[in-house]
Amino acid sequence: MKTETRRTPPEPRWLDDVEMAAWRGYIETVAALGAALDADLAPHGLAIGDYEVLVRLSDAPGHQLRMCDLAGKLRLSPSGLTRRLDGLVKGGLVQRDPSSDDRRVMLATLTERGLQTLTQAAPDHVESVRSRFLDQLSLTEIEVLAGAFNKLRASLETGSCSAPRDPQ
Amino acid sequence: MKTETRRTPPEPRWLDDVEMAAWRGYIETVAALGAALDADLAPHGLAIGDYEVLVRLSDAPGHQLRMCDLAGKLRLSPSGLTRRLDGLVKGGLVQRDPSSDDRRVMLATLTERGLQTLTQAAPDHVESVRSRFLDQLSLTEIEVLAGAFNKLRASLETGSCSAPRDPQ
DNA sequence: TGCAACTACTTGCGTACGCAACCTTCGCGG
DNA sequence: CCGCGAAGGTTGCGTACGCAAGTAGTTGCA
Repeated sequence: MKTETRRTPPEPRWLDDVEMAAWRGYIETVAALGAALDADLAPHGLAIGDYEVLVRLSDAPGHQLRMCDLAGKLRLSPSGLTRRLDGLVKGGLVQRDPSSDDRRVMLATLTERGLQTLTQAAPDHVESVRSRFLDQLSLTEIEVLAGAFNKLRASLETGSCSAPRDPQ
Repeated sequence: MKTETRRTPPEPRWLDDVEMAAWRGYIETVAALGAALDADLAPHGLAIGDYEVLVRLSDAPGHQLRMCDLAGKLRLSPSGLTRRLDGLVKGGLVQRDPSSDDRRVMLATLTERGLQTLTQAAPDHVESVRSRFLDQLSLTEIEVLAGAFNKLRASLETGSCSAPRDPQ
């Protein structure tokens, strides 16, 4: 749309130049960055989504999490997580264990092989994040970004399942 | 792709707290923000992707663009764009016109109805972007974000089709 | 104790998208 | 002109995911 302020019923406060730069920049950077990170991780046979699953599990006590909690952390729907795990289980990186506490619950558990894969991939991924993201920015910018994302995230907070708020 | 460092990795430079905050914040904000904007736009019967198509067309001379150029601007694959247009064409918001210059080319053209839909949706969308994004941040933050995204985008530049670099 | 309501997960179905294969058309060297 | 490679677009196929419905198990409440 043109940044034209013509007659429009209510009150469309169009974006000024800086706002537009921030917004368009956001939109386009997100797409490009996601694609680049995915490509960087491909040699390890993992998609970003897979990697995120492994990270969350490796962070968890006993290297395992309830499906529901994991879905919350990953912002995936239950069915989405089920099927993502299908792939990881088939690859032997994760296994499903029924919970003894609550027999409705399935625990996703990182296998030895999964941990090994993650351990191999993590340094490369971190390096990828650095080269694509952090290295391009000054310390000040990184600090401002961290603060800004924190604000944005807080204002978008929803919450699902019975997942306890995820720290960090 | 990346510097090969395997086998007794020479100290992967892990992320410190600020870096991690920026990165995790980015990851989680992107997901939440995208979902929120999509939801805000749903009442107009448009997905964000549809909206983006309409915006690009409305910006173009004659309200039309070659498929290939449009795909470049939207970072969509040719087939992805074909099918997204299918939906918009079926909805009467866009029409396909064969180019008279080059008979390989299809021109996507914004219809009167498409322009009308965009005109109705745009103020709401802008308001959505404001309330979810810009209003949460200070002017300084917005400026820093704009600059940061600009740097990131520049370092990720690829280019596709014969699309001329898209300004702004 | 018994049943209704809720929770955790899975499955069926629909959508969005990328890749590869496939036409058509263009442009170029002979 | 012919042939050939390249470019623009569409279609077939596979993957990822969300929603709604279904199943199994649990909890609350009388």
